[in-house]
Amino acid sequence: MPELPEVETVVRDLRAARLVGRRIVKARVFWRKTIADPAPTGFAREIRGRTIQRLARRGKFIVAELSGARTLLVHLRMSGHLDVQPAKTRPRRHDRVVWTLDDGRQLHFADTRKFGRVWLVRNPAHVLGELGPEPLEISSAALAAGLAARARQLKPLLLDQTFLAGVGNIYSDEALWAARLHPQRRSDRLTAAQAADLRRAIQAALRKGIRNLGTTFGNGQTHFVLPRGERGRNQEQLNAYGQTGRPCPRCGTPIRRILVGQRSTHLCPRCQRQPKESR
DNA sequence: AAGTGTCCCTGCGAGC
DNA sequence: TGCTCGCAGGGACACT
Repeated sequence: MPELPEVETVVRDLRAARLVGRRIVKARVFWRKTIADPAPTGFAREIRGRTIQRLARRGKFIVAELSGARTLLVHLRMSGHLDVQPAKTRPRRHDRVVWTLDDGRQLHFADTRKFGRVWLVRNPAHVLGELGPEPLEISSAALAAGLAARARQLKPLLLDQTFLAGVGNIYSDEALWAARLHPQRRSDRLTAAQAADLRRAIQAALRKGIRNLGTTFGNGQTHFVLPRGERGRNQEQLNAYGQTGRPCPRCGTPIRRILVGQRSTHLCPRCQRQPKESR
């Protein structure tokens, strides 16, 4: 499941593939619902001839600035995958959109579960405008103020993209574990020190994910794999996420899995105590 | 305002 | 082996 570190890794990989400066000569859409905006026919027509000028990331969105004041936005959601293929590669089973570049190479958007979305817009704020701050850039004061301004359970709040842009299920569990905070603690009841701990933990978890080239589960068919087909290695270093029943690396208590806001959540019941006043 | 439930999708693992 | 079934999950949306 691509979150901030995985998307950052994809963007860096695409930059390394030297897509910037290439012109898009053709777009083929194999699954219409993948194109969120505009309509699929207009999408193919409007993107043709535009040059990729810059590749960036905002939250979990991949942002490609194109010539002629257009922006291509890609959200991988659950199973989306971008990779660069040689000229004349035939579309594969799960390809939803394929762009052909002026050097013949193709950019493939494959997406097994079809949750991923692609936009071609004049104004990216139309899509990105509601996103909260970048977690790697937010100040301690801003995060503390944001936590205090809401009365939410920590875990759903961290997953709320209008609160912080880019944190998902894996890294929120890892951050809460590192900060020793129960996922259902109320956001407005943290001490200043706990808020500062949480910020450090979020940033450390994300930076570690980026260093490890992301978290890869499964075979890449349903889970994250780098554009060049490599696997990340963060899954080998997780402390809480997916570790149900295994000993907490800090205290040895078995990691427990609970549901919070319909999302599976992993925690150490001893390190991450739920204070009475929070529920 | 915060929380819950439903939907979108498909592959996979469990159970039979 | 081959079947059915339930789960996984980011985000949009309706509803309480």
